[in-house]
Amino acid sequence: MVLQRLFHDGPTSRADLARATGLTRVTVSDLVTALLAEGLVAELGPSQTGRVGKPATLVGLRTREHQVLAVDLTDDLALHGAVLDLEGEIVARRSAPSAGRTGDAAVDAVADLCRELVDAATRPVLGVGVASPGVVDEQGVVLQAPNRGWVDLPLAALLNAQLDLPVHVANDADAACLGELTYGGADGAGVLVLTVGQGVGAGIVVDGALVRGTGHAAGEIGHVTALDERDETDDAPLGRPQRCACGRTGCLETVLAVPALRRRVAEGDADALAAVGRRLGIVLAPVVSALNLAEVVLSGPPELLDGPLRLAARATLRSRTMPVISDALQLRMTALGEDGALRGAAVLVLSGQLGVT
Amino acid sequence: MVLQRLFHDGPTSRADLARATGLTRVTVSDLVTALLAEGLVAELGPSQTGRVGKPATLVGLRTREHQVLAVDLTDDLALHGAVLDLEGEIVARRSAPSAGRTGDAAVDAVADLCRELVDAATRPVLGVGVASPGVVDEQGVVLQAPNRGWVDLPLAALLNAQLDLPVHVANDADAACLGELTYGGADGAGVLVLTVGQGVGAGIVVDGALVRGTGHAAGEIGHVTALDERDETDDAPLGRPQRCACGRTGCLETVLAVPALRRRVAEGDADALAAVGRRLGIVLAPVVSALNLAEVVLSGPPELLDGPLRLAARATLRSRTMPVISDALQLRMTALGEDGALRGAAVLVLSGQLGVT
DNA sequence: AGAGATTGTAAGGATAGTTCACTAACAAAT
DNA sequence: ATTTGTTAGTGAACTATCCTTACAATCTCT
Repeated sequence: MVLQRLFHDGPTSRADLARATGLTRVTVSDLVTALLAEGLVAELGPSQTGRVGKPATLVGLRTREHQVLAVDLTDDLALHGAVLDLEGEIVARRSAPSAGRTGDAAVDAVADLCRELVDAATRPVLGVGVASPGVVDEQGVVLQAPNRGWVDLPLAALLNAQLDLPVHVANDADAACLGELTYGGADGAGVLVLTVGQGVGAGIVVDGALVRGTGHAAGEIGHVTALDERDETDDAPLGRPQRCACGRTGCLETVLAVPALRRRVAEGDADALAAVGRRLGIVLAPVVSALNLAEVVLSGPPELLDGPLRLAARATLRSRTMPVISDALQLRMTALGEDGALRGAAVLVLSGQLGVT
Repeated sequence: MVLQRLFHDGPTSRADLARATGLTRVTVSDLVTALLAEGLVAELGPSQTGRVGKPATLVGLRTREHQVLAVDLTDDLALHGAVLDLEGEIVARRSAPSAGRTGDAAVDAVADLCRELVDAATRPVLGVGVASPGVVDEQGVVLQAPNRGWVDLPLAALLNAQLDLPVHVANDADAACLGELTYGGADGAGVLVLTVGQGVGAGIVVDGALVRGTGHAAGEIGHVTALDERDETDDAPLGRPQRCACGRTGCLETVLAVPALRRRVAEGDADALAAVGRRLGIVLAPVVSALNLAEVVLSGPPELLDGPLRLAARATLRSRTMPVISDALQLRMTALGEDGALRGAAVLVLSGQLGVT
């Protein structure tokens, strides 16, 4: 709790920490003493507020003195990694080609990249966070990741054994959602982060906690039907529903994934982006209503998403939900650009090692 | 934890409790001793399993020796209350007319009904649970309940002051969901209970916890648009989208609420129920996918819901979600009949007073 | 009959919080 | 210059909630 406050509120006095956490000043003093000994926090001198009473000594998290490794496996062609400090600032980047490497070879490629990152780190490393596509459970076991050929692979345990560092693994959309929560200023009461890339995924946080679902497959919203046969006459710009890689027809992914969007833009189809936005709004309206979300955040190429598509989606969401719901809702682009999953992977470590979210 | 195990698994030995909770036998012994002194549990003699070692003495929750009061405010015309034992069995029922009583008068009516229930109880009463329509926060403050004219009314605190008993208040659909979870055998990993009556509401439990949402308005799914203008040609049986009480048009409630369903049945519209089911499936598909739900439970008149409507909804859900999602999903009627909210209100007390869920 | 397993309890200890009482350091009023 | 009231931080003693260790009681199996 103390680290959590220090992380979010910046330097704080022990007395203020006590008020914020509900613990007593005594307990907070003890905890801070322990954290000082660990080197995680430092005293920063007296606060300058000219109030009555003894001036407080500020205590601050040493965010620049510790680092975290993050790896993003979303891209099929390359592994992307970075070293970040606890502020979420990227200190160094490393990449490695990964085309064709699957199974155990892919695990080794990730481990190699991590070793490069360890060398690139300039401060003590708290741990490693990995954002992977596919279905990942709480223990960091990748239950399914078709593009890497992983099934029931204990990725966190394997990397931990190779690197001798704490390793945390999560789904890439879930990581992006955590990143948005911690570094993008999203509202923990209810956020859905929609990642639009080769595929479409979503990470959802409700009441402060990530939604996992029965089979750890929550957020798999890319394969909901978004386009019916009957729509071909109605939403003309979108044409006939397309066959999806999943074998079904008219999935959200067939109109919203980046390749589909690029094709339409290349074909000069001006209204298509707005039409996709309307479809997205129709799909999201029930989710937003059911969960009373505060925010829906879009993550992906802004030239495709942040325009007619987003505006149409927002208008559709407003018109298809009741005011109590839509008034509480914001639909915006991610504040983290392309690094959402990477920053989220770093948050996995902060959360796992320091209890900071 | 000990009460939780005893509640769900029935009589258990101290040693088995220790294994189930992860506590030591010593700690469990101490806790059981305290619970025995409180009268909440009782020793039931030695277990009859002929294994090696000293025979275990079974300890059981005294579920018939304690009672709980539950009040359901869903019905506009009458207040319905009951006394239940901890098994969820209804021991006595009481009702009171409430037509026209709003504001403070409505609160007094509820308190009067509770006093009747106190008199009807034959065992010590642990507390009072209230299921109310409208938006209710965690503290039992009714933020909005249009039909009673309540705004920011601290119902739990008011009743507690009048009755001198612990009082817990929750939204009626949320209560129905908790009831289904505890007494209906629903899967805590992900359930949505859809209550169909004068209006349409939903209670959602994900990863074991009730979803509340930003403005405590989660589950307000009755006013999502389910019928567009363009649908008038497509889903002919439903006709043109109707104006809704909320001021918008084509809300799910305009086709799925009980009055709308009865009208269609009375008009002899054979295909209408299936058409409504299809609309429901379309609305639920994104929610089910996003949350990877294990169950969707329908609560309401079975003669309307448990037939073509449910089957069509199930088929539509299957066809519009990917197999990973739909294979994990079950769509069924409630196991609790009309008493879902009432049993759920009782669960509020068990949860609040004993920590049992 | 003895060995081994299992249940439940007694005694004592570790941990993480609390309350109470104190000193230190300041602002504002006298 | 002094007093008063407020706030910050710490030491000591206490409490709740776990734990470990040790042991008696009672069973099955050989």
